[in-house]
Amino acid sequence: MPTQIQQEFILHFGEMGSRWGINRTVGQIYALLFLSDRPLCADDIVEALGVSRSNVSMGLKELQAWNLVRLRHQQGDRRDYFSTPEDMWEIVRTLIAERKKREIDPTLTKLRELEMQTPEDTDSYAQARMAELRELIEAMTGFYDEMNRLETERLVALLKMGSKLTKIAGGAAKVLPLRKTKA
Amino acid sequence: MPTQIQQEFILHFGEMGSRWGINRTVGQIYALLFLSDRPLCADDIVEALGVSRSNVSMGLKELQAWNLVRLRHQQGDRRDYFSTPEDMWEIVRTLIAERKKREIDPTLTKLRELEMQTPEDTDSYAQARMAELRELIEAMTGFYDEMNRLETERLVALLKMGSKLTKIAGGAAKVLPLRKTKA
DNA sequence: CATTAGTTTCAGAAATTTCTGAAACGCGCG
DNA sequence: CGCGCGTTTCAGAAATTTCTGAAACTAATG
Repeated sequence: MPTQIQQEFILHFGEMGSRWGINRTVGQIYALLFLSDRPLCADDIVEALGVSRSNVSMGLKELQAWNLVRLRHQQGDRRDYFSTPEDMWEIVRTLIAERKKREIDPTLTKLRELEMQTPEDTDSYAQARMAELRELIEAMTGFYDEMNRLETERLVALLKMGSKLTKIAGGAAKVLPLRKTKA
Repeated sequence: MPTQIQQEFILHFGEMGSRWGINRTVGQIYALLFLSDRPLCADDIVEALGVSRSNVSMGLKELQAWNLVRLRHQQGDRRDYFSTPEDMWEIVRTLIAERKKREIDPTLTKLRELEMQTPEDTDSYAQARMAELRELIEAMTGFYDEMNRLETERLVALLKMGSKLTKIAGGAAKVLPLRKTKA
């Protein structure tokens, strides 16, 4: 049974759910698991949140599709227990990976597809715009792939360096502009 | 009147809209403006997309709230014309800024708020989890703020460096671990 | 100041998403 | 097998979001 503060956190996650592309119940389930120091089974969740059993089942299925929860089993109990990873950075990685998969990759695929269909000599503004968008997405996802390969320690180190990185980038700037600038 | 390819792009943006947290019409309007080499007025959009005038009006309002379109005026015409920025990186910056504002900032605020309310001596797992989440969000938004200050040239330079940055981070790693590791 | 060209608001219709209870399903065990 | 315990599916109910046409509003113009 969550405390007052915990309840508020859970309700907040529920409300934010829609902005994050998940529904209220899924948000609440995630928050509950996130705060819990032990894995919970579906009935624990039903009790804590006061929603229907089937709703919890669907919510858990969705969280599994997002790779956001781990399925655990307890000795001599055949119920499924769920928990979130201890390591917060792992959660962030998963979140980014999944959102990229759902929100970026389909568009990149579509842009490439459309480019294939396009007659060689087409040369409209729209065509150029789409090509530029594709290039930008490729540049960003390429960068993402490389960062994703790094261990967490190095990633956090980079993060902490912050704008000190500017100095390093300083020399390179203007040498490889991605595209023409205004003037 | 958009070509076949352009239509497909527009429809794709419409479909993706829900995943991106905007609705179909807003997605389509944005795609249309993005591809157009000149600013369009509401009626141009109504004609191109075949949706109601009021729907377009609401969609444009929403895009303005997202700072994703610019309002233009033509000489001797009192209609409002809309366009998207030429510079794709500006678009990306806006997108990131707005999503942060809608999806991250409210949670950070809430976490701080809850922390204020928490009795000094509370020491549950949930409490620690929330504090850790707050710290992580602070670290990431801090990094974001610094990156956001850089001009596009330097940002792109960093992007292109990709995993070469690892070497730089190499020395720092393990010196400032954000948190204890597993073992 | 009435007209006209344009935009915005709004109440309800339409569509979509979420949630529920009931039924179906799966599986280990005696 | 058939019972008990647990999970999943599903059709429809409930809630929410999106879309529309009509009315209200705004401001330049003759």
